Amino acid sequence: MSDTHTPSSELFLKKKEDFDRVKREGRRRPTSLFNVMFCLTSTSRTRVGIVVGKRFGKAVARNRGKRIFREVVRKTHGLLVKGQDIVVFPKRPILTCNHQALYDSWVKVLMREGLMSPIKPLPCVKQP
RNA sequence: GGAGUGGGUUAGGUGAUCGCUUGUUCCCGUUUGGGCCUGGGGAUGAGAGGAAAGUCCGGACUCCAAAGGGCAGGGUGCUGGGUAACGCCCAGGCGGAGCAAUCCGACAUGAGCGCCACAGAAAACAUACCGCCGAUGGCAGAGAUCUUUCGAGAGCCUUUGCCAGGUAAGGGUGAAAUGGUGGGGUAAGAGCCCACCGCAUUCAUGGCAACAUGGAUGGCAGGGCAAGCAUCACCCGGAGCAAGACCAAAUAGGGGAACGAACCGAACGGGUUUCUUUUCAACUCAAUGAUGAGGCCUAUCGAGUUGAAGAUUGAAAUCGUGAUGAUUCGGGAGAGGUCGGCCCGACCGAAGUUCUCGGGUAGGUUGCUAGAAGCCCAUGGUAACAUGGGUUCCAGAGACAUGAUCACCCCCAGGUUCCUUGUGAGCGUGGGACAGAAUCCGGCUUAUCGACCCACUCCAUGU
RNA sequence: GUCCCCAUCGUCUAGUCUGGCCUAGGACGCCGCCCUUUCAAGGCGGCAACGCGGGUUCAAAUCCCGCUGGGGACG
Repeated sequence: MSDTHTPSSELFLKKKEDFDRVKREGRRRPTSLFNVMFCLTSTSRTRVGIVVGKRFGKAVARNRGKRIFREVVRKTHGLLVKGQDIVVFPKRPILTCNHQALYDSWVKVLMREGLMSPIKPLPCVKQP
């Protein structure tokens, strides 16, 4: 897929105002592993922000939570509908649950909200 | 072999796939005119810690005017050394714990002030509750003695009670009570005297010193608390990379300059029509069109038709004449506001336009990692460490980079099967700590599954 | 990241500087009893706390050190 060569610097939300806007105007969907909020944007791109607060744990745990989610977002970014800003709030159990379960849960929530094109198994996991 | 003490090293490994940050280097470039930002792909190299943590100390670095002296305030506190510096480290002394290796210790101060609840006689400068004594002195009683005028008297004797008084041994209180043990001594006692121990002063010897050892003298000098105030010695100016330096939009505001009002003088000069030309809008050709991975700015495309608005620093023709004008140049003064009933007077002194200056926000760049650096060797030193030589280059972010999945091996638990029943093999399960650089170093403290190495101590056994 | 501050019953607080009558006081709340026909108000009584671990001291909520948990300032 040659059209997925989005620079990674524009794949994630960076500015504080963007986060605040999503938190203020977005809609919220909780699951047992994470909460997600999203809203429309003026641009044509879709960006994802990950918010891990201090209550999540110490620095190692916070970094790990963000890495796990970045991985998931990278693998699914080509499937996302354009023109959305999405903010994810991971929860504690993410550190112990397995990768496949998280991936399924993520896809399921986004599909139900119509944020993801309905196709495809995992791009990289499990090729025997 | 077991138990233990001190120190050091390490922080699961290998491979595959998909990804992240960054250095070097090579290639790729489009098109509607121009420009900007982020580029894309390949090769190759690097990419968290012993504590990166807590922010408890100490420095480097930067700014604050100089960072020198003093005060205030703070810190440290046996001695000597190491160091850029330290509250750290090394060596030694003293005290304490342990059979020992070894470990622990804010471990300076005969001045002054303050505090020491309750209990106790008394809590810090002296005193005396119970008790003991009552030698000495006084009073009273009894006995004996002597004198006798037989009423009594005397005081040298013995004894009892009370008092003056002596005492700090014993009791009791308390966390703490005016050296301890033994003997002499005494009315009872007491360093009152003696011996040993402790203590103080002083001298000698050893040691750089803390201090140790020995002698002499004194005859108990005097409680605890300075992590209470204080004293003494030494150290510390304050803030911190969000320090600081540079570039610098938009908006508001600030400083400066010019023009600018009335009036005077001079100059210029207006309308209509046609053409030319500029701008805008709509429509047509021509299209939710035009790119290179994305984003942005600007010009638009490029010709025609129609309409509107301008231009005389475009042209021509014609009408017209000194009215008009937000025109230009020169002179010129102060329009306006406040105080004030008004004048005089005093004070302030501009809207607007153009230009410009500096501060500075967003944002960007830098500080930003070659260092009191690591490793090896030699020399000096008991050691901490120092000096010299060689060699290596090893993260640098700003929503914050090391991850995910799989396979095999290693370690640890407990499950099950097999047999050759044990330091056995196989199978599948779960787990592999504490923890993530953010200006950089030296320490300390705290967290931590284990593995390995070195030195030493004690016990047991063998030779 | 750098620099600061705080911690006492369920809640808000006093006491901490200057250690001891602290067995930690007060208010609101909770529980029980009295009063009242009943409820409220009122009266009486009770329960309930020094964040944790060391040290100094005869003695620590208080002084010193180290942790833990909250909160704040700086762009």
